[in-house]
Amino acid sequence: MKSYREYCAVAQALDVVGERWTMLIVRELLIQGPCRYTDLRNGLPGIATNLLAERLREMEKAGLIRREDAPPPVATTLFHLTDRGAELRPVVDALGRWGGPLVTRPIGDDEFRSHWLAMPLELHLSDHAPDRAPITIEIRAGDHPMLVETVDGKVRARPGRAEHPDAVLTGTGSQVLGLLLGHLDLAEAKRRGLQFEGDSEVLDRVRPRITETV
Amino acid sequence: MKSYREYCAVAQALDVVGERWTMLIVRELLIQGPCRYTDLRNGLPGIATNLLAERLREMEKAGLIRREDAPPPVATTLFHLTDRGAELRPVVDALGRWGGPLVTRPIGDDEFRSHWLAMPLELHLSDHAPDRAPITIEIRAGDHPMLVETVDGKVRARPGRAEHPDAVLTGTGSQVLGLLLGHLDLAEAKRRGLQFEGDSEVLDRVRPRITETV
DNA sequence: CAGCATCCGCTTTGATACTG
DNA sequence: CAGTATCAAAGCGGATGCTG
Repeated sequence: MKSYREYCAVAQALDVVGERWTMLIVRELLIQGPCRYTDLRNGLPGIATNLLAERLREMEKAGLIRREDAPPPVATTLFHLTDRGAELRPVVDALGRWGGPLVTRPIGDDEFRSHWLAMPLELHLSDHAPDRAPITIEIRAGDHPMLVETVDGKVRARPGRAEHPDAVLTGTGSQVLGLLLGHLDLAEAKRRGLQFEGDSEVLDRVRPRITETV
Repeated sequence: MKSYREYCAVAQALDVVGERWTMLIVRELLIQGPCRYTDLRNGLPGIATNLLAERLREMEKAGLIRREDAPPPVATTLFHLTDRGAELRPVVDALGRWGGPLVTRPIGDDEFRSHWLAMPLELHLSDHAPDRAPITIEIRAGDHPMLVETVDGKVRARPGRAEHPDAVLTGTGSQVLGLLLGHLDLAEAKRRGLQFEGDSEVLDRVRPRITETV
């Protein structure tokens, strides 16, 4: 991208991360950790493969990412965020908070990847009863199951299945988000097609308290 | 800009504010308040006039700004941020923090407008002696003079001159920023060409304490 | 002057095909 | 798996002109 050539921190930040796709590549690496090229392409539906390659080169030169050859048996290149790249988290978080109200509507024909849930869930949920036994919620939406776990007063989300989850949510991304972020109560979410099994009390334990305008 | 078509708050935020110039228009309106078309164009050196007009239309449709006919004697159109638009401040702040380290180098041939100083100064400075009499620093850098004032434990910057400022800084944008953000001590800043008049103790009163990595 | 619209050359993007 | 090559279409920057 052409530089703005302004002596202003905001403009110079945008010179580095303002180009199309760049912040979304950062998002992918923040959520998923080190990724293969193919993982990135799957997490960025619609990106042209030449553009992904080009952005990765630019981001490496800008010091945002580092490319590392994984040792066997993986034996492939992994793209890592550098420390400087990881410092973009506040920017991604701020964008995610601001964009929150835009994803309260149903999902339409937008693309969806289940790992994208990790960001809003970790941003808006927390464990209101950190002294009780930790809980696990399994989410089945999108391309692969996700686990939501309480740890240390916070909520962590990661891909995976649980042996004995306290609850299982099955539905679309917007149904799951609507229920967990508190826009929909359980009855309404079910009416819209969400399946819920398990202990409904876990919801009140993690959902945002003062209905933040999410 | 073409939509990413992803069901993700970050991507949908970028669908609205990710296009070239948009965040910088928000920056201008956050710093300057309601602006005329001409004010915006002056604060965005390098923007093509057709692009500014197009962005303003898009931003109005997206609910970020509102256009209002100022009453006489001004009698011109003023572009305001809506509440929703003003909620982008955390995004701009996060970008400004991340970009901070990029503007520690000298100014080179980048464009500079003195009102851009307001953002880093209000972001990084604060009044460490809020119980003492408020102070005023006048800054002469760039296109017009700025005032830095302590109020309520915080620091406010705005265009203007002071009758009896506690200090006057004259130099380039990078010299002024270097001194006030604490990368340069007074001696070093002077050696680089900054002129300082007044009480040098005001510096320690407002400069960041634990030299944050700005 | 303030607030645009038009035109034109150039760059960036997106879609697809192909390769070590 | 991890890219490169190609090409049409869209977006951008600069210059200029128009209207109240």
